Amino acid sequence: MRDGTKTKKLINETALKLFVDQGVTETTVRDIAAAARIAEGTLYRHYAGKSELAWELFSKNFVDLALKLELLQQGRRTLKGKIQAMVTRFCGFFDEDPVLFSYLLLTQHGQLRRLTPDMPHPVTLLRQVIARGMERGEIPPGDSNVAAAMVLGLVLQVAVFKIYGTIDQSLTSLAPTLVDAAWRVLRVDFA
Amino acid sequence: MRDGTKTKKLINETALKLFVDQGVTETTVRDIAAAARIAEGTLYRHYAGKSELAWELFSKNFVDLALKLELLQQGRRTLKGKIQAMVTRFCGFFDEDPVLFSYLLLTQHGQLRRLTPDMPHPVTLLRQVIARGMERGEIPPGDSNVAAAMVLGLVLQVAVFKIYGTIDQSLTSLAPTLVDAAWRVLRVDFA
DNA sequence: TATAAATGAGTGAGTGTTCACATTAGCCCC
DNA sequence: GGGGCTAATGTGAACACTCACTCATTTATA
Repeated sequence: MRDGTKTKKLINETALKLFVDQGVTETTVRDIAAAARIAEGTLYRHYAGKSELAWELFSKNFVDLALKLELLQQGRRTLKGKIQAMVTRFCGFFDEDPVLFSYLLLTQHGQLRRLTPDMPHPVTLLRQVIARGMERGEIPPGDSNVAAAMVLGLVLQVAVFKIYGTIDQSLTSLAPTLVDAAWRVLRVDFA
Repeated sequence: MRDGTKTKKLINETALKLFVDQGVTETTVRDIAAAARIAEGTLYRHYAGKSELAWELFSKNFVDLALKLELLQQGRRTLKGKIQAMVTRFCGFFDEDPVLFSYLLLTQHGQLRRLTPDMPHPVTLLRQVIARGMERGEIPPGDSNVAAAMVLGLVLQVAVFKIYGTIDQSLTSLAPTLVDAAWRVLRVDFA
């Protein structure tokens, strides 16, 4: 029997790049096939269709990110340590694979509704970590959703600026600044 | 002669709602026409096409927002005052027309590249205001783009959570918290 | 009655998907 | 070790369908 693993990988990489450059809808199956130098039909050996491809590309990596951050968070005891570890690692992931993270960031609104509540979710994780920190009195109590949103936005918008080229430096080099900012935000009293 | 102004307004409102609910690409001209109870051809009397409609809906409101914030900012002398006024007003705008702001937020990535550098831009404005504050020594000097990204993300992600229903409270009620958080972030030393 | 606005069936280009056929590689036996 | 056997993989022309857009005609208003 033949092994199609490499082809699937090729499809993934090619599609990811095109999805980021042109958008999912604007990328045709023909585009992907041409760029990957395979036949259109080949894509359907590996995926039920284009939207399944886009979905798997999103969900697998999104869940994977959540699992990695969860593990990391468990290794720290204080909220400050958890935040520091998660933010720094996020920056590292981003710098290692900017295309992937561009995809996750720019397509999230289109795909998020397909996520089921039982799937590991980076945002849920962040909220829970912050909520625990509030319970333990490490930071002032308040709405953990608002706190999570602020910390998340802080980091993600910098990533978006990086994608757009507005910011030159690597996210990793900005990690200490982001951690510092996040921590200051978390010490705000929520009404 | 007949007056088509009301029809155009109807198209705008209907399309905006559908664009937010289903996404621009997923919304067909038929959808818009059916929802507005007009013929498909009518849309083309007011817009060159669907993408022009989506673009005008975005750009006009985006530029309009920038102009309003610019005016507001000019009315304050200190950076703190400017930030407070702009953030608070943004929250107000959002609460007044959540559908419009959902549209601006969720479609920005698809439309931003069509914005020319000469068009008033809320993000550019924020960056300039912060840069000036740094020059005047109101906050520690640093990369104004990074600072702008953090403040922007802080506010926008809370708005996104509001759109998703993760947060219940009005943005206006959260404005003081957001201003407080933004100000703390701006006092971070940037590497 | 003149002029702009509204209509909606029709059009054609573009797109996701299929499927009959071709190709490849692992496996076994002579 | 080489030649058939088999099943998975790859191919791409053809298909069915969607959708933005057109235009000859009708409707409304000043």
